Amino acid sequence: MGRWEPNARERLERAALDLFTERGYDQTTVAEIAERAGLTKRTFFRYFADKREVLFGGQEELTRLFSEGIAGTPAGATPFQAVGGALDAVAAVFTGERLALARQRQPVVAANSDLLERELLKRAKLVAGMHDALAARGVGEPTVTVAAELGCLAFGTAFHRWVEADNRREFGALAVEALDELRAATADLG
Amino acid sequence: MGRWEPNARERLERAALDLFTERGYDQTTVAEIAERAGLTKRTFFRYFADKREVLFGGQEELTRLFSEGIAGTPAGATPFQAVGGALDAVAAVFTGERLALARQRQPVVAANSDLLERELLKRAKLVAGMHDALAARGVGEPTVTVAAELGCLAFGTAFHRWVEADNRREFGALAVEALDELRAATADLG
DNA sequence: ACGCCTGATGTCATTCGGTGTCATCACCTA
DNA sequence: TAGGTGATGACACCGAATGACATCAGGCGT
Repeated sequence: MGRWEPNARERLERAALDLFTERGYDQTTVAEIAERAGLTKRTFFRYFADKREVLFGGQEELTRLFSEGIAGTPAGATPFQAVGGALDAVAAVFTGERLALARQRQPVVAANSDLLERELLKRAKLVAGMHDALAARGVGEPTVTVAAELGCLAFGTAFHRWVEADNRREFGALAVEALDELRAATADLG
Repeated sequence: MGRWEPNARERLERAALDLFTERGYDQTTVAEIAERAGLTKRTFFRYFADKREVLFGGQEELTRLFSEGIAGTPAGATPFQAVGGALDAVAAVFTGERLALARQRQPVVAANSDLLERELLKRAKLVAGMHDALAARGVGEPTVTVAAELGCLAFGTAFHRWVEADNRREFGALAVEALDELRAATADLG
């Protein structure tokens, strides 16, 4: 029996992502995910607060990396430089092996409105984390808010390009580039 | 019997908002909302796609106002000026009578994660609408994205201040002020 | 006045997400 | 070898959401 086989959480995540890819999110029940992982529905909900959450593991780590990345920047750095440093720190996580996972996950999330909502919530928490980390450096309103928002935007742009099918560039370079583009764009707003 | 009494939609919205205020969102069932409105659960779901949506009426109109507001700005206007014009157009909707509703609604949404998610989704659609309207004016990437995002941020800030308990200033003035603050902040990013 | 059509509503049954409760099992330790 | 502990299963239950079908009010033409 599946009982006591290790890595229940990862097995559930794997089963969920595969089933979502095969049949779609709505056409997959939690019971089916649990069954493929050799577990039961009840156990699924012991690991994940709800059905969507199974696709959002590691978000807390990402938020932490951003906050710590900002906090770890030299004291004299500008808000943009602090955000750039954070993007550098974050880039260490986006390795080649995560790329395959991200590429499988992205169309699933994009295809479902509920999952998009959850993604937006995670993104909002990320922005809040960056906001607080920047505020702790002494950056005042409303500059903190704009910096955090643009940092998140740069991250999103970089991630999108990183996941694109034929791209082979590293996440870090893409992130720096995206942030530079945004900085330049702020001059064109009038 | 409630059958054929008019304004079923508004009755449902009223009943829902009141019940959410009294007992909280989670502690209120759709059946209870429908009952207070003199209808049934099934009818509720004919008017609203899901339980959350009952709190988000008029969002399409808001998106439309933003898009048309941007499109209606003089051809030579900068992105910021176009967004400012849209905020002016939108301000016409935020009258005194809507203020009471907004003040009742805000704590309900803020108290529930599911409702926050939905709000973020609506906000994202708003940003997408502004993005497209700005792009139609010939504003290129990534400037459109930044302008739309900051426009939404200004709107959110203005709305927040407008709803604050002791505030008596008009929405339009608050919006212009918020947008100006954001423009100034872009100079401090480094 | 009568009957018909149409759209809005009610009724019923069902699926599935999510949760509380308790039993059960594997492993560890004394 | 007997508990003790933590993870899992089994079961019941609630509520959101949806499909299928019945029913009712009002408008319209005759």
